[in-house]
Amino acid sequence: MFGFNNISIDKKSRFSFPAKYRDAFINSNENQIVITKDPQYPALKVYLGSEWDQISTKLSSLQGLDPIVRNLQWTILGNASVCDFEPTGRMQVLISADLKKYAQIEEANRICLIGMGNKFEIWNQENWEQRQTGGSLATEILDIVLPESIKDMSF
Amino acid sequence: MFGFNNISIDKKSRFSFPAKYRDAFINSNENQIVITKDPQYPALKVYLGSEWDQISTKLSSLQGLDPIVRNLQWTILGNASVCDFEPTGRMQVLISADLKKYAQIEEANRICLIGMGNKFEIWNQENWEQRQTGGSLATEILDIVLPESIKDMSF
DNA sequence: ATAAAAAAGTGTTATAAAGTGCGTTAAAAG
DNA sequence: CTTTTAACGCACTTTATAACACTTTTTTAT
Repeated sequence: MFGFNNISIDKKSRFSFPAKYRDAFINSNENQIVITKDPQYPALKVYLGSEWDQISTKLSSLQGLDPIVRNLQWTILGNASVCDFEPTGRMQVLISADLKKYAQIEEANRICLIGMGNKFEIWNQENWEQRQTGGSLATEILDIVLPESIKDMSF
Repeated sequence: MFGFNNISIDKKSRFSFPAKYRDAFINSNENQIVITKDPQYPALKVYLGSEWDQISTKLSSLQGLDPIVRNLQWTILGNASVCDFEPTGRMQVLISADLKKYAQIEEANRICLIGMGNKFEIWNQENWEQRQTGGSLATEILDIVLPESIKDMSF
């Protein structure tokens, strides 16, 4: 599940996954999708249900007294929105007002959906282009010194 | 699978692999081709399915909180287009509008397909000639300082 | 507290655009 | 001269999206 897609969101804030991913969804037997905030960029992460189970289990078991871990828990777990998902149907998903705001896609009627293998990212088009051409974004959080406990995790 | 080919793209943005590669494709039993962006040059990389599986698995397992890693993931994984591929048929492959733009072959009806052994590259003809004669290109990205985790990878 | 109104969410249909398949012609190779 | 390959054109299929209708939930006013 790879690649760039510029797709529309309708007036009710729904988008549909491109049909080219249908077989992959059906094969992996997924019937849930989880959307949440990206901890570093003004973007959203979209996980398959099974992938989410692993990540959320691991992340919530970590020592929350570490401020960086705590922040990641807040951002990733605390903003997750679980959606029922029909791989055999229209594969439509609703984005909450809150998440739209975070990804700066409040006004937009198009988004960029980026397939990254086992997950997707959702970006506002301008932000994505700026990032791709090397520009940095205002809300970027970069020089994080990662605690050992999450150095081997990939979100 | 080596060598230079100047081939046509049709109105729907498809090209076909030259017939001389047919046996090699059949022997390696490939039924998928993946096209994605070259991270350094305005060109495209074309991988065989099996080769892609290795690269993408490795790359997506790396720590995405590292900005350089994240950038490579975006470029390579986030722009990959997986195409079904029939080595016994016409061996036709579609190039997306987005990838055409990146490789500066939007207007062109011909491209250069360069066989590099286990992968191919796709270039705009002028860019290829300029590169071959030692000229450098405007959009080149050179002085990347690579993190240890990807120093042993070849894309 | 209840009813009415507004908003949010869900589902369906129609139409244009994008993608696919295949036959035909032209060119190149043997 | 025959065979193979490349390029083109057309028809068909699939997909994306906007528009509309309906249901459910939330808000507002009495």
